[in-house]
Amino acid sequence: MNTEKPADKTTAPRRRAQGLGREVILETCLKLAGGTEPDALSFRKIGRDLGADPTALYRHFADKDELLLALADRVIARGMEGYDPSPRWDDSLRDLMLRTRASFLRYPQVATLAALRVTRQEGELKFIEAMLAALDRAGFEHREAVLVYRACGDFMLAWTGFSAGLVLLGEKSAQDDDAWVRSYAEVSAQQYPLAVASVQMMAEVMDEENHRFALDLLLGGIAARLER
Amino acid sequence: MNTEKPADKTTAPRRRAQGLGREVILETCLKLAGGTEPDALSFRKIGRDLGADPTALYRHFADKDELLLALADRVIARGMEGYDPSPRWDDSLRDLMLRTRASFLRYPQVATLAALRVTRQEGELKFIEAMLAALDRAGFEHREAVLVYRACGDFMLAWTGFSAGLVLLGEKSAQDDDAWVRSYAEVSAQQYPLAVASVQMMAEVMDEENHRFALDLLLGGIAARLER
DNA sequence: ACCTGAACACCGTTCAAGT
DNA sequence: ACCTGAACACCGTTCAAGT
Repeated sequence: MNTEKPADKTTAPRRRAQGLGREVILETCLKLAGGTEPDALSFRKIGRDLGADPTALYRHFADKDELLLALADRVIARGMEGYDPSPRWDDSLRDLMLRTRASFLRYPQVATLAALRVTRQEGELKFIEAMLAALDRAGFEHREAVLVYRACGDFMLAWTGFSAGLVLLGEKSAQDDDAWVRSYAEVSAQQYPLAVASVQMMAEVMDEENHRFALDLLLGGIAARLER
Repeated sequence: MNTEKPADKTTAPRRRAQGLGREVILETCLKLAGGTEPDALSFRKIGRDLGADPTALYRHFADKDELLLALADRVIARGMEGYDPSPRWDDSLRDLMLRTRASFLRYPQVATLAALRVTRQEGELKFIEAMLAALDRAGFEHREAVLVYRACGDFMLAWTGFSAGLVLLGEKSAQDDDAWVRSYAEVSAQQYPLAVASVQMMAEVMDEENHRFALDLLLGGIAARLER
């Protein structure tokens, strides 16, 4: 029955080396980008994990940039899975921004490298469509909705790139905070009374809560503008 | 008269090569970082401009990180020059955030590399002290002022890093926007009606106006929270 | 005390050569 | 048609050697 398929003799142990394809490459990249290693997505490391020469990637992507855009879109698409619009427009906006952010932060390397690019692919389209639909429901006229969308979208992307950078800094980021508190302790409290008195409290604010606080301030500002 | 000073015979043409010092290095770096070249701040390029071996920098800074923090603080300090608190707390906040952003964007290379770090030096202290003073005048209690400061500070730093990245992308960023419009023209308007109808308008929003719009939304949200 | 220069372990990318 | 591997022009950093 399977004598006509002599294929599976040496396929398993031997690494591919041919039949790579975009799909295998993208999934391998996401696996590598799941950690917090700063240079996890170098062509040499991707190649090693694929069991192929690093330059084999150039047969499937024009350059690293194209690979990154494809990865970023996949990350956005993954974040949109299971999205369900809420009756409240502000809950929808918050949900869309936080789920996309969370998906990017699962792949910090992708976030730092591609958060400021336009992917022009399916995931991005879904995100934008859902954001504009929520703003439409809120009652914004077309141009206003577009402006608010851009503000929200770039707010989320900019801060996500920032946060991903902190994740990739890792230990160094925590050391920064410690050093912050220590060094301000030696600073003139007469010259900088408020800063010196607040440094401990400032350093204790974690990035995620800080982001959500800012997001709520932003959404509050949008609501205030809508009422006007 | 000047026979007792035989120094200026060979000083002019000959590059320093000794007597580097942090001051000369920092100023040279800022000069190099004033353009939009992506890798303007490599040790090799800094060394070339100083007329010294690249590794001579290690006699004055522990590593690239320390150099970057010193540069970032100098950029913040420069942004604070001429700052004059306004009677209105929200005008002060806006002014502080925009002038620091503008200073960073004059040195985009420094902004991308150091916007997420804490410098723990003079410029940062001045900025924080002025921000907290404005929030104090607004009437926020201590802890609330600290939370709002963190939100505003990281909002500005995150977005500034984002914008600096766009500047360094340069031509590619403009191409992204063009390609955005073109590629959405081929997308199903039934599946993504809002996105397709809005892409031209979305792409026409420039980063600087977008940032100011978002900043005003944020400040509006802070004002709304204060009234509550 | 400070600068030099070779060396190390990395990058993305190109191109001629293999199969 | 696709993969390989040497090569090119870069990185930050270390360390022995110079002066």
